[in-house]
Amino acid sequence: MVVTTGIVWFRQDLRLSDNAALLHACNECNVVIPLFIDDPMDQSISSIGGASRVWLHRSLESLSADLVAKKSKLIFREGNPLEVLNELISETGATNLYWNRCYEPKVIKRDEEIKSTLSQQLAIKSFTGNLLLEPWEVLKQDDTPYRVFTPYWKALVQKLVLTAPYETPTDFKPLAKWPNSLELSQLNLLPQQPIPRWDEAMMAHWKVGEDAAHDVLHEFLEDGVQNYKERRDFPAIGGTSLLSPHLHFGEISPLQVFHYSNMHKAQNPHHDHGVGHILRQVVWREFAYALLYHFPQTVTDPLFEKYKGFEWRNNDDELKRWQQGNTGFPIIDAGMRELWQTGYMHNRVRMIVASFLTKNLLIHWHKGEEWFRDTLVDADIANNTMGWQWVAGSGADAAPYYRIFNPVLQSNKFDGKGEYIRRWVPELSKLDNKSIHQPTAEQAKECNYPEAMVDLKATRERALDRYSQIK
DNA sequence: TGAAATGTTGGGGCG
DNA sequence: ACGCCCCAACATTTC
Repeated sequence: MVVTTGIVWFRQDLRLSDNAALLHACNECNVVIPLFIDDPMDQSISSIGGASRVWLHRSLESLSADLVAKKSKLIFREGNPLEVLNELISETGATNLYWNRCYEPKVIKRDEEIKSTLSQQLAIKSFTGNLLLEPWEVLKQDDTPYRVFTPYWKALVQKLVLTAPYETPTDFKPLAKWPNSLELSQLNLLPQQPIPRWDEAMMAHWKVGEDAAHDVLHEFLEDGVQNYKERRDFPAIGGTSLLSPHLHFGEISPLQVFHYSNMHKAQNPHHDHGVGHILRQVVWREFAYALLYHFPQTVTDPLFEKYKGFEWRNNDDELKRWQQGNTGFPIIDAGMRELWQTGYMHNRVRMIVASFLTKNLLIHWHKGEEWFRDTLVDADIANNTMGWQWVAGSGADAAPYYRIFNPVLQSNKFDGKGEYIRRWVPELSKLDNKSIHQPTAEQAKECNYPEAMVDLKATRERALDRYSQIK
């Protein structure tokens, strides 16, 4: 009998259920080797920063335990993926290699090289695992990609054939003798020094892994989805799904989110209003990936060329005040401090802080994108790129340049009682609900809180002036 | 998935 | 009762 040995290369699909690559390997091979590779030269699988690496560590820990429970084992290796794969193939005589596709431009390039190099030696099979549909499957009539969300959404919904997610394999085809593996801790995903370990305080806010991802979804469907559309704009209440980091690492798939959401809708036909809106948000993620695939240059360059020569001010001191949450605008500082402490920021507040950075401070969106990429546990090149270009006005379906958020008005509107501000900027707790959105210089001093760093009206006009020049 | 300026309307106070 | 003014509330337009 011919022995087939399959390697399943886990990347952004850290789950056992609805995992096409894993299931195919388990069905087709006599033995299956689950593998994770950390490439320190590349900052791992997705150019991620410190907060995401901590999440990745926990997620791998969880996946590894889940595999052990199935009598399998996750092999950890470190280095250039092509070299690592080559080594493992010659050690094990692997005949098949399986993965679910990733879409970051440099990862596509890397995977293509691996495919063309190794396909001499073994069969390589790649699958759709992290998206509902491949980016090249959703195109306009003229075969060019969408740049506007609503028509994209309609086209996707029409095209999507909802199949049930793949089952978890029943037999993981373990080896009698496993190849060598590093310890997870040897991948150095956790911050090394200094003490105290900031990651522990941050991760106290989260549960990680495939089971946790499903718990989050089901809890959201039970309790949160009803008034999602109304509630999701208010940062003080937990109105958002909190699925983003789980989706980023593939602890749960977008197809699973669709499947279980629709199932919930079918079982609760009278309170189904939120489901469509959460699915719409999942498709925004899909749209971001499609944009990244079709316009890979947008990771660094504006989608619309006329923004290319835009003159940013890029003041480093001002950037630092924004990063540290010391702008003197309570809603902004609350958001930036929530981010620093939890690795997350409410979506409404992300828009407010981003508008402030790019429009009021005229600091390049790259600087904000870099900071988000380093500090968010859900940092994701596709979402991050689309979001920042959207705010800066240079991207797909973007906010017009004159759409400048006023942080004080937004704060009044979406955190009227100042609950969110009091949570993250406790030194302002004693101010009344009216003045907490915009303390006077005197109140700020009493609270030991910074004075507003800019004049909103003047900086708004400066931005309008500069933006209007590039029409 | 704005905000501010400008325009319009209508109720109520008042001479 | 009437006209006039004020201004809040809402609508429209401009940035």
